[in-house]
Amino acid sequence: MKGIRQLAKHLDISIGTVSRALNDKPDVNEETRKRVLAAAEELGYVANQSGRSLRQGTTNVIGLMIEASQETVENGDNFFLSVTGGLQSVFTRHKLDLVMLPCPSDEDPHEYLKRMVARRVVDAMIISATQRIDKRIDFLSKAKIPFVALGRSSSGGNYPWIDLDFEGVAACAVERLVAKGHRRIAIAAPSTDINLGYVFVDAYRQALERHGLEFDPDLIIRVKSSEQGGYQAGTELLRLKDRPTAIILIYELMAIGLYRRMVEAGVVPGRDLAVIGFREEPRARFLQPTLTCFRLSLRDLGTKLAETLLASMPAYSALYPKGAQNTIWPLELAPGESDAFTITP
Amino acid sequence: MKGIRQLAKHLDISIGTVSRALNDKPDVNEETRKRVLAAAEELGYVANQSGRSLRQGTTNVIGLMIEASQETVENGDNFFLSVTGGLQSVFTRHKLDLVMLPCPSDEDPHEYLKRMVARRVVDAMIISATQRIDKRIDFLSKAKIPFVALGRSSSGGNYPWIDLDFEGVAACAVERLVAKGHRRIAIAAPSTDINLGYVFVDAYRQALERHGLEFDPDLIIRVKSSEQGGYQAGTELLRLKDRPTAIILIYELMAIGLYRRMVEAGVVPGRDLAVIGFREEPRARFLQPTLTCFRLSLRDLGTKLAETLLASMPAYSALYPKGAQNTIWPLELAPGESDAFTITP
DNA sequence: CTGCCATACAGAAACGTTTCCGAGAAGCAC
DNA sequence: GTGCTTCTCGGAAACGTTTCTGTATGGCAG
Repeated sequence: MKGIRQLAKHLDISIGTVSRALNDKPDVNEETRKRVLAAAEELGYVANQSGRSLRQGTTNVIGLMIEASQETVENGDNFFLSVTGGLQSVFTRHKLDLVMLPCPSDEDPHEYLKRMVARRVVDAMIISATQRIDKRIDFLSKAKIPFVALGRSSSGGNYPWIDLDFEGVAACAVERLVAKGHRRIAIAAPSTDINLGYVFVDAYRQALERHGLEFDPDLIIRVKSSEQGGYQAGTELLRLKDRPTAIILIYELMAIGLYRRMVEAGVVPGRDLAVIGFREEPRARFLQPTLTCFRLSLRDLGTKLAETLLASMPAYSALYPKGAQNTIWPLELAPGESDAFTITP
Repeated sequence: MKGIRQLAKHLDISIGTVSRALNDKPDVNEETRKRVLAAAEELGYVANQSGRSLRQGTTNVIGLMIEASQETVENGDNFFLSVTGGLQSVFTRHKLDLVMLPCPSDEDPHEYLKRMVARRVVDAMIISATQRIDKRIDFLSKAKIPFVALGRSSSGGNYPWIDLDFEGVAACAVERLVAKGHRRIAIAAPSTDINLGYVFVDAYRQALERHGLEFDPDLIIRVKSSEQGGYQAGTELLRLKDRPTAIILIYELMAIGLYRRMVEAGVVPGRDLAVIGFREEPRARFLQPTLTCFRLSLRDLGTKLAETLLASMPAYSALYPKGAQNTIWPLELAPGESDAFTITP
C-alpha cells in the first residue's frame, strides 16, 4: 500500500478528501487542507502520474517533436533549446510539462508521431520542420489532437501555425539593396524540397518585380544552409558572368563561409559586395564587417507557439482567446556594415 | 467503452486473452493471436500507456535530462541529437522510448529532476553536464532510480558514468607537439567552474611534466568555448612575450576564431603556429589548413550510454552484463595540417 | 472408465488516482 | 420539532491495462 492511500491512513482521513485537498478542490476544510499539504511535504508524496492520467484521461504533458534530420544535425545551433525556453515559460504556469520527442532517423516521422499520440503519452503536439506536403498535419487534424506547427504547409487546410515572415524579410532586403543602387542581386537558398527554399525565393522574385527588376534564375544559388554552403555560394557567385553586386543569404551561418571565400578572392564584403543575411545567428555575430541581418527572439517565438497551442486546447482556450490561429512572425532588421557597398550610377 | 475492451468484444474474446496475444505471452492459440493482431491493426488499436504503466509499475520511457546551461548551449542542439541517435538505436530494440527533458532555466535542475522522477514519468534517467559536486547524483542513487551520467563527478561514490578521455587526449596532444620540437605550448580552456576546464588543464600539466617541460601558468588562456573565445585566445596568444609556438584548443569551434585572428596578424596556422583541437566539430571541418583534432562518434557514445544504463536496470541487466559501469571514452587522433609547424633546433 | 497432464481461454483482481454521490452535522428560519 | 440550506467528509465507482487463478476441453496412458 503506497501513495495516496498511505498518506490518507497516516492522516486518518479518507483518500478522497486527501485528493481534493492536494488538488485545490472545494469541499475541504481549510485546516484539513493545511494538514494534508504538510503531511505530503513531510512524507515526500507526489502523485503517480500514471494513475492520474488514467483517471483524468489527460497527461499534462506537451510533446515537441524533433526530427534528427541531416540539416538539423549539421547546423548544430541552439534553435530548439532556445525555443523550449519560451514554451516552458508559458507551460509551467499551467503545470504542464514539456518533453522533446526525437524521432529516430530510421523511423518515418509520421509513424513515430502516430505511435506517440496513440499511446496517449502527450496531450498535445508541437511539430516543426514542416514539409510542403505533411502527412502529420492531416493525421493530427483528423485525430483531433491539439497541435501547432512551426512552419506552413499545404496540407490539412485550416490549422494552427506560426511561420517566419519570409515575404517581409525578402521585401525588406531587396528594397534596401535597390535603394543602394544594386540591380543584380543574388540569393543563396536551399533546394525547393524544403519549404523555406521555395517560399523565400518566391518572395524575393516578387520583390524584384515590384521594383521593376528582371528575375534572373542564374542568380539563385542553391546550396546547403551551412557554412560550407556559404563557401560554395561564394565560389558560384565569383563564377557568374556579369557578377552580382549584392547577395542575400537565406541562412546567416552561410555568411562565415561566404566571407572566407570572398577574402580568398580579394573581394571585401561590404566594400566590393553587399551582403545581407536572413536570420541572426550568434556564431556569426563577430564577423567583420558586421553583418546586416534580420533578428528574431526564439524565446518569444516559443511563447507565442505555446499560447497558440493552448488556445486550441479546450481546457485552456478560455485563458488564451482563440484569435487568429496563424501568425506571421516578424523579424527586425539589424543593420550592419556588410551592405554598405553602394552603387553610384 | 474503448480500448482493449472494445477490441475484445469485436473479436468475441475475453480481454485477458487479447492482452496476452498482443504482448507475446504464452497461453494463447497461434491462430487466435493472428486474429487479434489483425483486428488491432485494422481498428488502429494501440495500448493506452497510462493504463499499462499503472498496472506494470513501469513506463517504458527513458528520460534524457537537458540543462540549458552555459556548456549545453554552446554545444548546441546537434550534440544531443547525435547522442540520441545512438541511444535510440539501443532502446528501440527493447520497445523503450526516449524523451528529452529540458530543465527550465529558472528552475533548479535538482528540483526539476526530483519532480520528474517522483511523478514516475520515466523509468530511468540519463543526465549530462555533471558538476563537480552534483546533487542529482546523490538523489538518484539514494532513490534507487536507474541512471547513467555523461561526465564524472565527485558526488555519489560509485555510480555508472561515461566520460571522455581528457587525460589521453591531453597526453597525446602534448606528446605530438613535443616530438615536433615545441617547448612552449599554450592551451585555451574555459574556466575551472566547468569540470572540463579543470580536468583537461590538469592532464595537460601532467603531460608537460612527464616530458620535463616546465608548467607556465601564463600559457593557460581562459576563454569561452566558442568561436569568439578562439578569437580572444588568439589575441591573448599574440600578446604573450616569448610567444608559444603551439596551442591546444579545448573546444574545436575555437579554431575558427583563432584562425581569423592569426590571419589578421599575418601568422599562418600550420606554418608559423601549430594548432591542435580537442573535439571534432562539423562546423570546423572546412578550415584551411585542416585542423589536427581528436574525433569521437557521438552516436557510438550514445549506444554505450544506453548499454551502460540498461546494464544497471534489473529488467535488462541479463542482456547487458554488468561489467565495468564506468567508461573512459577514447578519442581518435585525426591528423591534419594545422600542426605541421616543426621546430628544428 | 478413471486419472492426469497440457492447452487455451474466461473472469476477476489489482495498479493509484480522481470524482461522483450521498450522508452526517450544524446552523437557521419557520 | 420540521424543513432547508451549507459545509465537510467517507465510500465507491471508474479510468485501461496486465496478470493471477480457475476451469473446460481434449488427448493419452493406465
